[in-house]
Amino acid sequence: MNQVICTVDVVLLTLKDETLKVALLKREREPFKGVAALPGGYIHPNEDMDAQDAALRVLNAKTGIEAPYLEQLATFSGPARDPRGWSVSIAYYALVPYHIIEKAGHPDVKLVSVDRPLVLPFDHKAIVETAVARLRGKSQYSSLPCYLAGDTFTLPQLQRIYESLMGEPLNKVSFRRKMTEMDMLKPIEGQMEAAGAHRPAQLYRLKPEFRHQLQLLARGL
Amino acid sequence: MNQVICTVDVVLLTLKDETLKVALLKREREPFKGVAALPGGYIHPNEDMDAQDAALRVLNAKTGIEAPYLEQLATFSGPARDPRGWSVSIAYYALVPYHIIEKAGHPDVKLVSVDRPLVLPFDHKAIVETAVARLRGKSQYSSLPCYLAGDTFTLPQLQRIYESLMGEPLNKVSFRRKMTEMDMLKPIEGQMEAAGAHRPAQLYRLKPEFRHQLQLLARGL
DNA sequence: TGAATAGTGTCTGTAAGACAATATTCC
DNA sequence: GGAATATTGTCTTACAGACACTATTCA
Repeated sequence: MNQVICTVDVVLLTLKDETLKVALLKREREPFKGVAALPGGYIHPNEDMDAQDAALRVLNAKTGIEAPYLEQLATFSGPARDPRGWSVSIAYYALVPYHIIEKAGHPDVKLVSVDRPLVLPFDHKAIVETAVARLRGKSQYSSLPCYLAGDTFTLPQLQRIYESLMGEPLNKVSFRRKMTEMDMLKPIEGQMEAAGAHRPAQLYRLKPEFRHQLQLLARGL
Repeated sequence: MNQVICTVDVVLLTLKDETLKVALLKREREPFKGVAALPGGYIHPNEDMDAQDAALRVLNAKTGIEAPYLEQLATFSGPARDPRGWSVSIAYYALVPYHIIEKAGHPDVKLVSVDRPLVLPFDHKAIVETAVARLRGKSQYSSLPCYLAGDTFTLPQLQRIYESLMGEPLNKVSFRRKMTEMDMLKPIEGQMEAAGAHRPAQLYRLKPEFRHQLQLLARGL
């Protein structure tokens, strides 16, 4: 009576060489067997406590990545998006520092720049575009980009991450004022040895309470 | 292999007496027959072109309301939210001026203030809270509240709508500056005759291109 | 004319960006 | 010391809120 295919898809995003990339995998099954697509799969009612749980399971199974920042994006549906029939995909996006993907070292994961034209099966192109727009939009007024940085980072590194996402240079003084205002970073005793012959930068870490909780800015950027 | 119940629910919101209200209906069937809940129902793969289409169909069937502002909210899922089994609800929120609900005149629709404690079946309480938070959040930096106003309205009326949603008085000059900056209102020749012994206010209408497209503010409010 | 609300002009304080000075490292 | 980048201080500009003045209606 209600034959709807129910799946989850994950847009795994990372920053490499100042470029935002999405992780694609060659599909192991029909439809579109062998074609690069978003990691996704059926919800397993017997093991998943909810769709987010399913997304985490699918992502871990296909890429080896655990406990990323993961947030629901939107749900895509309709009779034509999947050749198997009327389907629903609850889409999530995950943010991970590049070295985590490298370390997981899954050989089938391909990283592709989101700013090149993508050719993807299903409606995965629209899903990726929605995720990128969401990330870039939220970056303007939240701590979201922090999840693309590693465990520890310097303010100049973090500023370059923000700038890569927004696609424009930011005022250094304003950026630092905002980070101070957000009050979510904790300086670490040691210092960055870093890129050579110049003053090293202070290392910071996200305060624990912001490890999985965004900090928002009242007035943006 | 993939027995997931797939439904849509609609949080229909309106403003009456400066108070945000949600529309509830007595359920006609089990589970929770006779209990007030959000309008919702199964996706009908044979007639619905996507979940939004299903939400519009369900809303119209149960309340008689057509073509409201409707936006996807989030998807709720899990084994326990519906006693029938593992389920997915793709939730939408709709904004309608109160007189539209009044005119539709569906006898079973009850309007309840969202700021009173709600007791609702399923996880409808969480869905309503998510919708209210989304509306209030977006109101701070977008034209979203305009959809709670009628076809034509004055700036003082619109300001009262914004103030009701945000729960705090707004600066009149700033508010008008922002509305001008958004450039989405068109003055109408006639004027408000209005509340009696004082200068009448200019009537405005949303420019057609913003009839279903939000206008965003770079710096909020 | 007085009461009431609409609409506008202007001043002030705050916050964002520009600029530049100082700090610290390695060579 | 010189080069390079981090960090901080300060000035300028833009914008948001406060206040008050004018405008228009009805009684």
